[in-house]
Amino acid sequence: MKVATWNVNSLKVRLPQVLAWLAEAGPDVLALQEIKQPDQDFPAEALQAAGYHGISNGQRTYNGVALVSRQPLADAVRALPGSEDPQRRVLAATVAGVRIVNLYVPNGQSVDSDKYRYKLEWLQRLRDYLADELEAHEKLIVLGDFNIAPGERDVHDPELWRGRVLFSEAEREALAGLLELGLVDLFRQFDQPEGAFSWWDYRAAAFRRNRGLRIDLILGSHAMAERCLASAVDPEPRGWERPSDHAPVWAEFEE
DNA sequence: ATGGTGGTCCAACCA
Repeated sequence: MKVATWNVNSLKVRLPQVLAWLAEAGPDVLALQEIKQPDQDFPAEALQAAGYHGISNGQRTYNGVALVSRQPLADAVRALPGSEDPQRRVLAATVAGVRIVNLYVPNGQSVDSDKYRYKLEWLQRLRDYLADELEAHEKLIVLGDFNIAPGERDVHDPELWRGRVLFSEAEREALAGLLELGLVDLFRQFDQPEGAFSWWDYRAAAFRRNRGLRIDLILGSHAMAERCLASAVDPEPRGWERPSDHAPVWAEFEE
C-alpha cells in the first residue's frame, strides 16, 4: 500500500495536477490539505473516473481536507473530539484495516500572534486524540501538513529559522510529544538526500534555490513503521506550471 | 529591515 500527502492550496485550481499525479505515482491513498472548497464542490466524479473514492471535510476559502483512496473509506471522523472548532482541519477514515488520520495543522502565522497560541492549543488537543487513536488502532497512519519542521535537517537554514514559526521550540516539542505517544516519522527511517524539503515559499524564487522546509509528514504506529518499505518527497509537481507551494510526500508499506 | 508570490474573491486575509 502506497500512502501520500499533499497540500494542494486549492483543489479547484490543482485538480488537473492531482489527477496527473495520481496517474503518475499511483498511490492507494492520497490525503489532501487546503482544498479551500465546500463539500458540495468536491470533484467526486472526476476522481471516480480515475479509479478513486473520495471524501472531504471542506470549507469555503480556507482550510479543508480530503481523502482519496482506491479502496472504500469507512468510519469517517471530521473533527478533534470535544471540539467546536469551525476550521476544517481533520479527516480520519479506515482503509483496508488501516486507520488514516489526515491533518492540516494551523500555520501559526508568527510566534507572537493569537494564531500561534491557537496552534499550540490545537496540538495539545491533537495529542489527546492521537493517544486514544493509538489505543484503538494498531495500524495507524497520521499524515498531512504539520506546519512544523521536526529537526535541523528539515530546514534549509536552521539559524535563520530558529525561534520562528514552523521551527520554534514549543512547536518542535509539541511534535516530539506526538512521537512520544508511539508514532514514527517514516521519512527518517530511510536514507535521504540532503535538502529534501516539502514546502517552498512562492516568494523570492525559494524553490529554484531550494530554500525549503520539510513540514509535510507521514507518521506511523510501530506496526506500520515495521511494514514501511520506503518513503520520499516527490518534488516534481512543485516545478510544474502554476504549482502548489507544497510537494507530495509518500510512504510505501508491505501488504 | 523590507518585500517579494499566490489563492480566494474584489478588500483583505491567509499562508
